[in-house]
Amino acid sequence: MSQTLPSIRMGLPADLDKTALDALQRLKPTVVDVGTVIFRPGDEPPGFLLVASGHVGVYLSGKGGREILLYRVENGETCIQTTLGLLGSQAYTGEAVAETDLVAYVVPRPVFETLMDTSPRFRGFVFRSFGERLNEITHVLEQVAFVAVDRRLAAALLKRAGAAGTVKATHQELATEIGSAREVVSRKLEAFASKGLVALDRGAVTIADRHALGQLAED
Amino acid sequence: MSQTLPSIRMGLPADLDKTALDALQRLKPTVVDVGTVIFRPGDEPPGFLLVASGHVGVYLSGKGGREILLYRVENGETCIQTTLGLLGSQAYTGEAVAETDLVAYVVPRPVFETLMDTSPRFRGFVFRSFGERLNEITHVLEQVAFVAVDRRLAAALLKRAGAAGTVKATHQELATEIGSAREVVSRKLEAFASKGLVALDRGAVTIADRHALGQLAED
DNA sequence: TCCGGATTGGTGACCAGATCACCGACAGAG
DNA sequence: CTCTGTCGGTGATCTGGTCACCAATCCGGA
Repeated sequence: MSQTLPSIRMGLPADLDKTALDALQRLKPTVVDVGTVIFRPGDEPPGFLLVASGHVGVYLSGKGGREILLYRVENGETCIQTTLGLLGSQAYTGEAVAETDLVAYVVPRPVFETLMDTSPRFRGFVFRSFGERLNEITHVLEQVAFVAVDRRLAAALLKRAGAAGTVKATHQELATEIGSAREVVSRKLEAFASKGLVALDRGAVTIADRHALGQLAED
Repeated sequence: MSQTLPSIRMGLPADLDKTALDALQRLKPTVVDVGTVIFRPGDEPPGFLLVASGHVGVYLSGKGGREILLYRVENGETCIQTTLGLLGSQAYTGEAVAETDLVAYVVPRPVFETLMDTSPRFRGFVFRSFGERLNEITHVLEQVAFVAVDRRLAAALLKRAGAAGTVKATHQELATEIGSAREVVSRKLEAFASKGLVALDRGAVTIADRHALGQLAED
């Protein structure tokens, strides 16, 4: 039992109060395999979902199988789509997929409601999460509505690369991430490659000119 | 003073508790002229904004002057962009414009915080608003990313027409509402007109075949 | 080791929509 | 009645999404 505490602590913001920590410590972690669909549009929420390790992708899907990434839920974050349901409003609009193996805590509705009423810190946490998601989705909308595909692609590559020099992703995955189509991503990548910005391999893109990509992504 | 109460009541959900009503009754209404820009991206929030009458449009704007409607704030609703700021997270991403003359209540930060801590009903109201906005923005994203312009246009026309047979709006306004460009809207409207779905006048579109427009908007 | 299906990526043709650069028509102010 | 700003129309062009393929590669099983 004493093992549970630190792992939860790790996953939650440090400033939670005892009320919240006590309640959360009583929950047992759920393990979810990579690839599992956690919820689909229209599902009833099982409870408030807290991700302790791994990450979840939340996607919006339209006709023709096209999908677009809304946001990712990482360690210590919550999927506010579940919160929405718990608050009595609407059904999910997105689809959540475990993109790695996960450890997560499912906070049952009554516990969630009690915490919301009794723990100001927990409330703050939930609110902040809400705000962040709202901003993220607004940002996606802004990108899709106003920003050209090559900029978005360059930005996505740099973001996914991080410190590493290579991004392991198929063209389809990249397309979904920026809300475009595979063919378009293939062609843009080819264009990048011909300008020496990247090198292409099956299932991987290697960043060759970080600076130039950065230039492209901004401005 | 006794006049203030009913007008606030009108604007707020009926299920607020005394704590909240008392606090809100003490605020004096602010009058805002049509066309006023209530906030811009990057502004500091003046407080929690509650619209008692009239409506506010919240827009996202990209380069080249293109804009897209995120959502409208009507009677008794709150502009959650201000809430975001109050919760300490981020600055605005949208721009809010008074689309009619308004009566609004500005809830100062300390009052807002007290209410959040002491009134479960108020909390519920704020949360519900949050959820609704999140859904609205997600819906806009879905439309922009996946739905063809003529469907969106048909839907927008029917929505704005309501019971009336005529929509008073310029092509530019309609374009902004559906996140497209004026020229495109002009051409689509012309196409609608040539099929007998609408009749066009300067600054107005008259619905001629409601049923056919409805068909177009769905499916 | 070889085969066969599944994944991944490449390509051309086409279409919808955004952008640009105009111009004409109309309304309202003076 | 004229001037000016708003509103709408139009063609050319470009980007990006869609469709219909096919080729290359990978992987699991026989």
